[in-house]
Amino acid sequence: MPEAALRRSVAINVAHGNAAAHCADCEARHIGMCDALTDDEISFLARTAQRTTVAAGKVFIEEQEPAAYFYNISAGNVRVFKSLPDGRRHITGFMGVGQFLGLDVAGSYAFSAEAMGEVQLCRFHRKALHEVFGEFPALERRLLNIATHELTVAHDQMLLLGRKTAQERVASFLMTWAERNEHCPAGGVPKPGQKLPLPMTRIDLADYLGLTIETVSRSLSAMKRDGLIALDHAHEVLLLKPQRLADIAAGEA
Amino acid sequence: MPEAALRRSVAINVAHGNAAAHCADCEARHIGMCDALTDDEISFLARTAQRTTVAAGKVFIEEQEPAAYFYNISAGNVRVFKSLPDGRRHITGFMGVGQFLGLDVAGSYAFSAEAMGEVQLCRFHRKALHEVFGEFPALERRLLNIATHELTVAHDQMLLLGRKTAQERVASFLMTWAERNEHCPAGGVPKPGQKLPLPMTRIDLADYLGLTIETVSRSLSAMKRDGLIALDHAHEVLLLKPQRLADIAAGEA
DNA sequence: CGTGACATTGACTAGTATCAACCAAAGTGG
DNA sequence: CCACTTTGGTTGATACTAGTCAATGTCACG
Repeated sequence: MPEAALRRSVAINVAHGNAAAHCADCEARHIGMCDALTDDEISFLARTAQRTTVAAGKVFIEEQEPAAYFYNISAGNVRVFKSLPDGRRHITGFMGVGQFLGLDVAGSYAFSAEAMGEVQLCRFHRKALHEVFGEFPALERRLLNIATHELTVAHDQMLLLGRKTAQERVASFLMTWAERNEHCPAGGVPKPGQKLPLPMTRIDLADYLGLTIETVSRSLSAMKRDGLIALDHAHEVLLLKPQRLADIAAGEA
Repeated sequence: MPEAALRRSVAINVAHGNAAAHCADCEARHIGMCDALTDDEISFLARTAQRTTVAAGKVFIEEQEPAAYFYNISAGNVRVFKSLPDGRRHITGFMGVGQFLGLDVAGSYAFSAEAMGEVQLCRFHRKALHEVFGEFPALERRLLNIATHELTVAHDQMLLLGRKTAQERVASFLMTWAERNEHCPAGGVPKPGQKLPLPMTRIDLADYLGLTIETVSRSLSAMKRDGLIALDHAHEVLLLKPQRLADIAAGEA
């Protein structure tokens, strides 16, 4: 959605006034869950919203904690993850501006969330949100759409984790990440030479793809050796043969 | 939910009259998406519903096909899966009575569905369903709850696929399957000696857990050897040490 | 009783994890 | 301003879990 990107770059400066002004001028205004609402509805919603800033590296949602709040990300990126008692971790997703946190909840949070850099959040009391539903069914409709979309993404990821090889996983990630960063012309493949930033660490990638950092590194090196990508800095790839990458990602022989 | 099980066993005989009668007497009436509706609402909804029977082994939803219908299962079990071009398959879930199909959809189905035995379905035109939403917001609310619950389950499964060992995966499956079959006292662990039917084949289990049939078989054999389960018939286990199984499933050292 | 599908078990292999060394970039402090 | 440390990334050697290939066993069904 290049349109959304445009809008984002326009609405850079976040307001400093009351909450209503915050919501109306929010840089996530046209991307996330507020997209479905009119300005009147926004200002109503704003009464229950609070802006918070979270420092880099801070885990601001802990799995098992009572799920009091619903969050919408207004700036920065967030890792969403689950852990096993011995420390094994799995990242279920990287969430960015306009996306929100707190859907998969049943009383307690079913996941933890950590700020990847400094993050700005818009926070709603879940109880208040339910009251808002009564007034603005459009919001509920919107959340259902988002939830079903996330379900689709989750099922794709299960196929990846259950049945794809290391190379296929990394290729799949590069393709979906390119799409997410709006480098793909309408559902297609990025153009050859497309530059793609990778803000996350190799540990993040490994925990997201069900691999180790070494295997992620080796897979990327193999792609580089095969001329599929260029990799000068660890946090930026050039997609030299995106079509080939897409084929690998899809599991083509 | 033992209450639901009770109701199910009472409402055994499915009506043969008009659609409204079908819905009112449906054995899934109190379990699935219709649970949120009054009898009046049900009869309204029924106008758009069709009953269909699907033969064992039939793939009645194909990934990529236009998603015209929304389904609710009134009898039998369904495998939901995704495939890669070379035949690799991943089962995202086993769906039973009262559950429904067609949530993770964006124009086209994002999954395929196959009848495990003979299956009875209640089918709704998606378009009609959206109209019903306008009349009965309760239905939409209900679907949002179901979608978020499925999201939680999907995220648990991602942790399993990405980070758990073969033994842990099989133990996890046994525990969630026991819970699903209402063999667990309110969120706890099944009682020792609990009998658990496994209607699916080893191939299904392997494709669900991201393993091969041999590894599933070996994991079960190892559990049997260790006295955790008894396994006289391939499609029935006795949970001898459910607490130990639960610990393994949770990834305890 | 024979057939075929499914399951188990064993021997061997392969892909990924583990362990370890090395490297590069970014701080940090004298 | 430059050694020193820290953090993150790459690469190599080796180990191990789970996959592959193959033989055998079991059960349902005609």
